[in-house]
Amino acid sequence: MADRGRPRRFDRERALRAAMELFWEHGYEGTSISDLTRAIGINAPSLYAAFECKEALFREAVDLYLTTAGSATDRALSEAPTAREAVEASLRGNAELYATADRPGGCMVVLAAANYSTANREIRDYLMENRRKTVAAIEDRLRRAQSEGELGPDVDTAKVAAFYATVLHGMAIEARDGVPHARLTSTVDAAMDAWPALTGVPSPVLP
Amino acid sequence: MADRGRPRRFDRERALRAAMELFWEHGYEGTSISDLTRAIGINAPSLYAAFECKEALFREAVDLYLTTAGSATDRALSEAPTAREAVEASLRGNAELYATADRPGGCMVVLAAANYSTANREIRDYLMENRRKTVAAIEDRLRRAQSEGELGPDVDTAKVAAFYATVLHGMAIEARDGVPHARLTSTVDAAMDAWPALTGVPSPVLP
DNA sequence: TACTTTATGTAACGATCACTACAAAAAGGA
DNA sequence: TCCTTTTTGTAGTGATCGTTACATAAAGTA
Repeated sequence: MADRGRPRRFDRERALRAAMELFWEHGYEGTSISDLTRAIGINAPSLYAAFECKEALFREAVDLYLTTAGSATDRALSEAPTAREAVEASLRGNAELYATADRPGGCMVVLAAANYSTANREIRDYLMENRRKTVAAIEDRLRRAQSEGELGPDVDTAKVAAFYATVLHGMAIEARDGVPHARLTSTVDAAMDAWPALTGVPSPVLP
Repeated sequence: MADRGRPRRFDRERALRAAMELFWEHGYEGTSISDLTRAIGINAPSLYAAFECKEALFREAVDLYLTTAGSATDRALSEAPTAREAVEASLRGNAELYATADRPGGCMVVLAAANYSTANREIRDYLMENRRKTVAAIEDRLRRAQSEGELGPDVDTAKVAAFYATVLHGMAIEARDGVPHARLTSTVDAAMDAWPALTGVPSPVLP
């Protein structure tokens, strides 16, 4: 029962990418169905047949964001050999993502539902849950560093994770305001300057 | 020609405060005229007679925010005796504001127009301009500290200002996500830990 | 009291919102 | 060829958006 019936005339993946970029730039409520159908080049019934409803399309677009553009954070946290490098790579990766010219500035998860009418609270909560996951992922990486001996047992991992998550989320606002990539990078430098005081581990000496 | 005609039956200042709180919590597009008239307890024509249109009411509500709740930043920057105390007091004052229970969480200027449909770009730009003014005010305070000898002439004031503004704006997101005041305070502690490395001025020893 | 001025409540305006009923069109299967 | 299945475009649904026309009410002024 796979390929019966009239074939779809548009590329579902391309349509989803277009939806992601519109939601990314204008947010959930700032993007209308007619904005979406115009950008994709289809009519409303085709969109509804492929994606069910606006909210389902938005959630799918967020999931696409998290597995493509927005995947830098999780990748950096899991792959870098030390917690310090993991946090720094995560910040730098997002600075890159937020300020790349061919994309909407800032972070979709931070910006796409900062406004919310009461009717769309669930949309906001979905993104908020993802922001909390980021904080938790940073803290998990710090705890792992404690168990591996990189960080001492007295380091307040929740405090450190909250601080770097705040910088990360703040950078999303700055990028949306047009702050250039070089300035975001210098903010990462500044945030990493706090690392020794936060962890008791001095910065490595540059060669 | 002051008090001719039928007198107004509602308190314009109270109405403006109610509008500020609604816009603060739900944003510009997330707050409808009927939300406003319901909260104030008047009908649409009364609102339009008193405030002209939705956009004018929003701008007036933002101005009220900046001169009341949101005035902590400018006050701290101008009144504190040193740049370090000014920046720290600014962060702590906003942590207080953002996480006070009887108010919407987070910062109106950061959150009220993060989403924007193309029709409301001017609203977003108005708030963005205010965010930039905050960065500029921090940098001005740092430059003053340079001229007064608190900071050396080689301190990168733009970099330091951008960093602390990023923390400030990030804290608005965290507060909206329900992060408690104590956690925001610890993030301020962490941000101030970077001060010596950023300025070359060691932290004062606590008594 | 008559007149002017301003605010009020009712009741709508056209536009847009998310969403869909419906019939024609385009494919595979029998 | 006929039937089933799915997509398509047209044209709408009722609801809500920001905004306003209009008649009436309530005040000061003459």
